[in-house]
Amino acid sequence: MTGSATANRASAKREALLSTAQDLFSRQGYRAVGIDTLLAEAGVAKMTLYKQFGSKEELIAAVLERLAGQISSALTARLAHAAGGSQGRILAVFDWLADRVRSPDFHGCLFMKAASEYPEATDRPRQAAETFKAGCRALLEEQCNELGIADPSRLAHQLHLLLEGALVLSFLERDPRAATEAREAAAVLLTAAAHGS
Amino acid sequence: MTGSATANRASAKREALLSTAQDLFSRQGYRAVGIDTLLAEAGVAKMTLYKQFGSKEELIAAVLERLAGQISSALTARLAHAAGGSQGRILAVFDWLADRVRSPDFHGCLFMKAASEYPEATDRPRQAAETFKAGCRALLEEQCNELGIADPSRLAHQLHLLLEGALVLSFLERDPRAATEAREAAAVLLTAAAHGS
DNA sequence: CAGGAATCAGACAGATCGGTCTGTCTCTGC
DNA sequence: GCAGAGACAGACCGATCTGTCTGATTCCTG
Repeated sequence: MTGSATANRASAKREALLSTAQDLFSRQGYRAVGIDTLLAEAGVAKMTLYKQFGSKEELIAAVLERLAGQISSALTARLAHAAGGSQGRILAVFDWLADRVRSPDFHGCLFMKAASEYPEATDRPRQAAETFKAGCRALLEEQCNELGIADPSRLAHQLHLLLEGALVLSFLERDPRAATEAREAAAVLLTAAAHGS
Repeated sequence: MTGSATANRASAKREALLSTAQDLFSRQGYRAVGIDTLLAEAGVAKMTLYKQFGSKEELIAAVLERLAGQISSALTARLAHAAGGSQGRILAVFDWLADRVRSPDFHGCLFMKAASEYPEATDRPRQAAETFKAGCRALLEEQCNELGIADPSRLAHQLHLLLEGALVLSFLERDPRAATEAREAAAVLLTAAAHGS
């Protein structure tokens, strides 16, 4: 299938490491979780981690890149089935957001936390976070461009503000309603932009 | 003046600790900065810190409470001089935000970072963050209530989303324009709410 | 079954963590 | 000028951190 059996064994351990890391980092933070804790939870030897990733920061970056891929897939799948044209697809993004913050294993945006805990421009986790958020912005702009409005880029930026605000506030207040309020606000901005300004 | 001279000496050290801590935590994160680094930078002995605050987490909470007071003062001063009634006062909040994220020592919202790094409900830094954000929400709702619109609470929540989104994105993208975009979006939401919906 | 790659558990290193404690020095208030 | 309070530097504690290394074991392949 995807290579030899020994390679599968390797990637199974790799996967265990990534998903355990994602869970622990998500609930406790990056610096708060030590390597040993993570290894015990994943049932993986230390050398395996360092063979696969090289360092803790690289592991974090790998977690973020994997998560970015998952989110991207989930999002494009949603957009494919969304009704209502570009406008409907934009609202579908906020529907996805509402689901995400309601998930029991949502404990804030891992990308933002990574940028907070590894704030240097040269830190790999921060770079992964910037790349992902730029992708989000691009996706929103793509949809806004098809709206045929005056300033699609500005609208995309404003929608992005709502999206990030909802992520942050639903985490801090432990209340997923922030996401549905973001959707409502997005709808207001959409119609306002459509009617010209 | 404000007490005996010995008490002033004590509070001078306390202030040095608080402002140095705010600076270091802001730039590097809470867990990334060790006590020893902080003490060396502030020029304060270790025992002074532990006499004044008791623990690192309490110091963090004290930094946040002090910052909350500073922001609250700055904000109410702005609101007092804002023209344009409640609507003008709300936009003045976003003007303040635009100034804040342009400040050279803005490196993301310290409250959000605190909630990220100390996520347990019993952690004092997280509690301080929740208290502050609830105060922000209350301030916005106060202004929205005077607007005489149908659902002032909902508008306040949506404005809060924009505010937090701008804080987060201006940090992550190192681009303060997010705040001015938030102001524009806030204006759109305000007029939409005023015209009924 | 034999050969080899990968993982295992865990010791180990060196640094740093938060926090406690001691003893000296300086400054204040009477 | 003396008693006391507070800050000082720095030793010290046990725990924990990331990362390295070893030697035994497990599992796949041929």
